[in-house]
Amino acid sequence: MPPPSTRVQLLDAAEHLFAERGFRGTSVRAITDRAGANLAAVGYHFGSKAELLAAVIRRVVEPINAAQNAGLDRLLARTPDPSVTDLVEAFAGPLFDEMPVGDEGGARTSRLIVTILGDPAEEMRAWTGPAEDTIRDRFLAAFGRALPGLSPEELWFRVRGILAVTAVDRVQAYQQDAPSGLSPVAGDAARQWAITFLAAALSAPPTGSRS
Amino acid sequence: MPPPSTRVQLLDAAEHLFAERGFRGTSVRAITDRAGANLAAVGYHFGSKAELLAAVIRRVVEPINAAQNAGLDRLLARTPDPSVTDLVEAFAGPLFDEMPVGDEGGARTSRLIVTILGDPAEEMRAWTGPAEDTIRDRFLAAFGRALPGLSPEELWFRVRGILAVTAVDRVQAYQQDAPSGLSPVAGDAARQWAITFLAAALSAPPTGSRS
DNA sequence: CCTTCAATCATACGTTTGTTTGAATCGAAC
DNA sequence: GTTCGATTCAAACAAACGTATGATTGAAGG
Repeated sequence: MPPPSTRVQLLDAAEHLFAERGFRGTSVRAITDRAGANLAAVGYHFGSKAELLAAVIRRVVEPINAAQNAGLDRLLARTPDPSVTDLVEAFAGPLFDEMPVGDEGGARTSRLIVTILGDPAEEMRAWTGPAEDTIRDRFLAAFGRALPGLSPEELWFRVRGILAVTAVDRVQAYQQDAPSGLSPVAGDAARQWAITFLAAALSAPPTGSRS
Repeated sequence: MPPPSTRVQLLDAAEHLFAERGFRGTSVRAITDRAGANLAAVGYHFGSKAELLAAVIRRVVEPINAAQNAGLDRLLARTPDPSVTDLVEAFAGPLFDEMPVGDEGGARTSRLIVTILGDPAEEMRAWTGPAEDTIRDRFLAAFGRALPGLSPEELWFRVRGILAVTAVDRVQAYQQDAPSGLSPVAGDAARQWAITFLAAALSAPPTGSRS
């Protein structure tokens, strides 16, 4: 059952437009026009605009989830207690690597992710499945072993920081005006900076502890 | 010219609704209904929905900007080269402290900020003035002195990380499902965690350096 | 009492929105 | 050559949208 071309062209068009203008800022007509399809195609293939969004998100998130899981598997096969830096690399790396080709440094996809995470609308959080929870729990457990003495709450705070930094920073890097004289960041440079930044942040001593 | 009550009630209502549903997800009618005002009141007092948004943002951002500037002044009056932790505190602290009362730990206002930062729409970036650039440049310079050896690009990356962590983390803390068994973060605990997290992250050795 | 002016009001306009409908089209199976 | 299921199509739908208009209010000033 090879998916008919119209289906993936709708997904491609929607992914571009949702990233560029947000969910509410993108009309079904704009999507079908860009895809060269009929207006009713969205209803036929996906049921509604919201379900089209869910399909778009799933297509973007699935390879990231898979790479995060595989990376953690690889790490745990080598040693039961990986270092913080290795864990950060396994978690944040796919957020840079698993981006569709043609997406300038992942900026467009990152913007899509931020649009999703930041949008308060209900439709935006309907896509999460058990896969996300599993990955989160696995990494939380591994980080917990690597960072003893950290309360579960503060650990959770720090792990959330990883997503915040990787996603938001890339978006801002491309859309917000940088100080004059700064060239736009190269994709792989940002990747290294993020790992450095986050490994140090995760490794900070627990907040309560005295120097 | 004490502002007539309708004006501030529109600002209050719009601030709530923009944070909860985003700019495009909030209708002018919803704002005027919540404010107990007439539909035409937005056009009369602000000109358009977009200008109302700008007014809302300015009202939220101005005390934050002022506190950041004042904090940096206080720091520089004491020593010409403040520590990284002090700078982080001066920059990130107001993002926690300068939140309107009644806003649960600043979650609503943070969500508004993220909604603004993440929204690709043009209207969302029309409000920035010279004040934001000035603060950014002042802190960049101070961080640059405290962190010699860091390239301007990586420094800029790290400073942007401050905003990403403080804003996004708080939003996620309240809207995303936490792992079971974790109680919601207390406001001032998150503040300390963020400072710890960010001070360590900012202080990381430059990415290029060995061991 | 009359004017003045800022504020509020009900109402309407023209678009654009997401979704639905029923007919048309197409290739493959029989 | 006909039937059939899967697509695509033009068209229409009601609802919601931002904005503009002109009348109405109500207190202040002369």
